[in-house]
Amino acid sequence: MTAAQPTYLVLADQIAEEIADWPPGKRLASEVDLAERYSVSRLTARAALQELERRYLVRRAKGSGTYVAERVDYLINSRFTSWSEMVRKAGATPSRPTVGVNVIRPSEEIRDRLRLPADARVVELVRLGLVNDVVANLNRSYLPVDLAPGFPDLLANGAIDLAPVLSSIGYRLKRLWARAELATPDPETARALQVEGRPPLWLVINCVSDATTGRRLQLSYAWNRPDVLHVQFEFGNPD
Amino acid sequence: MTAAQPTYLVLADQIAEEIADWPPGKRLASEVDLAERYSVSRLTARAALQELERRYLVRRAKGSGTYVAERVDYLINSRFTSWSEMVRKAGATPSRPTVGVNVIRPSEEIRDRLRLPADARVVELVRLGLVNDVVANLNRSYLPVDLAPGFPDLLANGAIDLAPVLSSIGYRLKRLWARAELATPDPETARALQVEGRPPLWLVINCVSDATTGRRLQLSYAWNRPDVLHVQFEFGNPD
DNA sequence: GAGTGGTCTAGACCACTAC
DNA sequence: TAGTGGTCTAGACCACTCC
Repeated sequence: MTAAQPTYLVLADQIAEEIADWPPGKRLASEVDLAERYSVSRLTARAALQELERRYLVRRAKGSGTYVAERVDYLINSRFTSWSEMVRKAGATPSRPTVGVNVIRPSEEIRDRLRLPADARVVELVRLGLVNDVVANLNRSYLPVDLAPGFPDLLANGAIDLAPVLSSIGYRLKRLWARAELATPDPETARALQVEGRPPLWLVINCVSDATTGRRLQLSYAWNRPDVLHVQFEFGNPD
Repeated sequence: MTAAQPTYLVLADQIAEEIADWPPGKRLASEVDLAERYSVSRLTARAALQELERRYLVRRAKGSGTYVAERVDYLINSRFTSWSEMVRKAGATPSRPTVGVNVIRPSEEIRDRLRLPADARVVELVRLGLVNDVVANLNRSYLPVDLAPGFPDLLANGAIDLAPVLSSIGYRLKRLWARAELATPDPETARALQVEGRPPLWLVINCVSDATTGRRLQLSYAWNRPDVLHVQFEFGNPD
């Protein structure tokens, strides 16, 4: 009746069941140990662990071990949520190091979406998003340079989140448009997010406006690791 | 400077470049051929092809070969689009076989979302979605039995799409609420979608109402294969 | 230095597809 | 029947982490 399952999938299911109620971060037995315990080759034990990694149930660290995954819910809807707010709400510890701040000439797409004239300049703000010191997000944001007097300086002063900066200037943030898809990252992005190869990642493109005036404030391209962030995209009211 | 790449990733990039402008469906060289051509073991050639499969660039068929992937864009936004409409728009051939029609007692979640009384019954409609004869979607829809006189019979009469049936009754369909996430399918769903193991699939939960009266018409749970469907989730106006 | 996951080899058998 | 991808073995070396 039931199709015969390959050994490594049976083993994966067994291990999955065993670790189901383990706390996040707990270390699993090593490949060699599992191979011995279940009388299979190391490669078969390894394939089982890789299957669990594919299901986002475990995280594997070179030279260290295999650990029960800690995943954070990331709900994207019409309400704008900052990185630190989102991570904290999930009970984890966020950090948001800035990788670079530059004033550049925007691409045509950025100019169109932000409603900027041909000669406009924008601030490019590149930040990483970390969950419990694990890299999970790479965000490239583009903002008009003239949002407020001395605006780029505010950013350079080590602001942790963008939302408070914009709020302090007097804007009320609103998600105007967003698009999410599973995409293959370019090699540079894959390196920044410390993923091997170029596995599919969430790409979320996001346009934020001021709720009062409708002015477009920010366009951002965010790459997210699905093994760390459980991204959910929602619209309408669930009520 | 650049970190040393493992052989199989270098090989994957080489092959990716080579097949970049190949037509969808074209067959690649076999694992053994590739191993010989690049002087690596079969397992290394295999790992390279698996990496390309992970990137959704190729499709692999047991006993047959490895083929350039044909992927269909599936844009989910506030406008309701039927399966066949969506697939046809992408230039592919849809089909939508019905796997089962039952009248059942709904779960509490279904009752809540459809605003049904405790004693209500719903029609459960299970359908597959195929793109060019490849299974890509499994849809479980739940509809109040009393949408119209003789409504369940209309379904049983081999209707291809649900939208025309509901439209012919006089409803104007509107996507009221939707949520999409990457999730691990239960074994039954994985089997129905013919995927090995239980790789992450798109789960789209969807509530459709009548635009005129606001009546809730349908709640559906759709599992989608990301290797066949390039799902994009959008809200707001891109304009 | 011991242990871990990452890569790679050579070889084998199997189930499946296509002819 | 020949060729393909899927699975599995035993063994090896490496880079990395942790102590």
